[in-house]
Amino acid sequence: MDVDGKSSSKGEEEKKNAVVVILVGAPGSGKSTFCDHVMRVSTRPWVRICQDTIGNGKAGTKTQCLTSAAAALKDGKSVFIDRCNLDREQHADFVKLGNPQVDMHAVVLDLPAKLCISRSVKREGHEGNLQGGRAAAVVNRMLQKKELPKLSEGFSRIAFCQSESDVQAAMDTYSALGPQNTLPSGSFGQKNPDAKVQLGVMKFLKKVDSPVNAVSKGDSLKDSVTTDKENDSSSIGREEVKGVEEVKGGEDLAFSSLKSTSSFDNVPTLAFPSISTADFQFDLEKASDIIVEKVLEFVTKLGNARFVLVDLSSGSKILSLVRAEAGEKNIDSGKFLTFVGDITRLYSGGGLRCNVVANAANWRLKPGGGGVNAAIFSAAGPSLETATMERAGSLAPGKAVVVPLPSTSPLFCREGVTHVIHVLGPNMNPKRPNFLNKDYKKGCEVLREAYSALFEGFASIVKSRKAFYEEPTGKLGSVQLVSPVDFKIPRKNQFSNADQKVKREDVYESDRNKKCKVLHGEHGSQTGATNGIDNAQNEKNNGSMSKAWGAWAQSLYHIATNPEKHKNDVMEISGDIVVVNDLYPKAPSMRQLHLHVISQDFNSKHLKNKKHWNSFNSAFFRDSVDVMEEIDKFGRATLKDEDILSMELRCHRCRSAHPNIPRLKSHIGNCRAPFPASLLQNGRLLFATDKDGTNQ
DNA sequence: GTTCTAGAAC
DNA sequence: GTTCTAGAAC
Repeated sequence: MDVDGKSSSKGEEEKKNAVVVILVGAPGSGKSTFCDHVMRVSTRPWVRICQDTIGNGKAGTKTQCLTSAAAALKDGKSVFIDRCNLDREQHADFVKLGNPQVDMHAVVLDLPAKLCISRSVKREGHEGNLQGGRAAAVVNRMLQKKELPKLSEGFSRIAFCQSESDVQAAMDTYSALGPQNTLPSGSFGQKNPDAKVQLGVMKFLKKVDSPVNAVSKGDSLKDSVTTDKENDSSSIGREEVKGVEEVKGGEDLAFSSLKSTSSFDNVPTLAFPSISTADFQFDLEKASDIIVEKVLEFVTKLGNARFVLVDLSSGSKILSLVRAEAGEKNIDSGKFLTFVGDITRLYSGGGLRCNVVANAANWRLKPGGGGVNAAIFSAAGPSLETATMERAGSLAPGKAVVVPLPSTSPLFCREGVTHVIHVLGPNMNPKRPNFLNKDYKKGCEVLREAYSALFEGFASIVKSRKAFYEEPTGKLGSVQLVSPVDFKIPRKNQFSNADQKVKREDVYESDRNKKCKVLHGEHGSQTGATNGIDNAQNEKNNGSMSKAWGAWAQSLYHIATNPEKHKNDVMEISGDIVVVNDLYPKAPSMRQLHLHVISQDFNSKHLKNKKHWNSFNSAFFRDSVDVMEEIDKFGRATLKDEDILSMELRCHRCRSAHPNIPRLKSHIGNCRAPFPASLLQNGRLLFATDKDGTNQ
């Protein structure tokens, strides 16, 4: 028995305040450190029960632990149960130690797996003899079975620690817990899981594990894309939702439901605010007449293109006027919608993809002021101002200017907006320039002109992209062959206008068609991106392209657009993503954005040369999370020079150098060195169980 | 991207 | 003589 309590002399009186703290966490999560720290500074007598040492310094049984714990409690001591306790069955027997005089607490050290693994791998002299390469396997196996404790199991207090600072705080709490003190009951520190960590990939690997769900209070995993109903309700108010779905031909049809969001992703969509009715104080009824009149005029001209009138406020009068009028005019409700929301967050906030956004601009085309103009310039970042100034220095009332949004703009990356159209409407506000002094004859004329200019600008974008929109794409994004993957990201930022267009289109398309390559033969799987090489595409009408896609580069695209025709390759279709088995170990430079999921065995007869190896085992290969973070932060990801593909061949585990591929392969077949820390960081490796039931 | 193959490396 | 690489061809 492992009795290192500080003192037991004054035991008897403390009986009623004894506490049992079950530490829940994987090896390497810091359970023993936690106990040691608290016991070193606490004034309360503690006993640490450790199954790894309870049998005369060697591993013992759970029964021994229970007996020792009961004895310690009887002796008036508080108890730490330091075994992994990761699943519910494991907690259950210990929870029974609790009684009216003894509080049951759990401290959950729910630290990132990679941290536990790297600590376990590094440590020496671990009591459970768990160290070195074997540790990673054990940690992963345990984490897969992890069930977080709940108050309903009999705990009076549960503290969740998901970072080292959480752990420190919990240690401080218990360290300060004097012999007579008690801690408040309840569950503390439970946070929503950070979904950015390769959740998509985890889903493919069927490895979204219990912590994600168990932790949630039911809404934490809400998709960023809201559901149809949510879109509807945000437009018309919650109580009307049901009615609308049932109404056929009623006045609300003008903005009826946005059925499956994904099916609209291909539809060119213009989101526009009501022009001149806010700060420019234009009469709402006159404005709504003009909006409906102009939409009606253009909606038929523009094929399947869609118009969305957006207003921030759900009680907006202009929206209800327009809705009513559009209903009377029987405008196709699929082509003209009203939408309540932030025009700069239509996709991320409302699940509505709008590739073109209109801005109610000022005549100087400058950021500032308030309302939509300020919001759009702010959301788009400084690149919108630069791009705008390249097109026009100012704008007259009734005019519009189309500005392609640089791919570096957050509005582009996050919302999928490719163009902003600045429009200047008539001004009825005496405090603003070009005041029309109640001249509504002129005012209506200018407003009509403004909407015509706006919709014509939109039409020109639709036309230039017609070939693209009419492609018979499936609703689904992409596909995968076998192995590693790459993101196609423009190599440089300085390109000609023509070039820029090509690249922008490339990125737009990439966004819609995320590809994911999957390799089986699971040992550890790593997700990441290798650099794309090609950055032009086969735009027949664009003579400026620098490089065409070879026929071989199209296969992923074909599968992505018609997954049903490639059932043998497609593993899974999920949302707008298609998962495929990769045919070859190395498939960079395939058309469209795709993500590779690779295993760490690298045991493929197709892996034949230095370029193959270094594509996945050098800085050329980038982790998807890192790339996403970089894009979030800087609007783009940088690429390594391709020179690194001809670097020397080094084992990815032990880093030893090898003269040629056959020798390298024979080495990696035998190398059992632990994975280097760089691979264990940031969740780069996901651990899978193989057929033998072992983890790697 | 892979395959093919000449010639370099061993 | 055989193994392996790297560039051309596809």
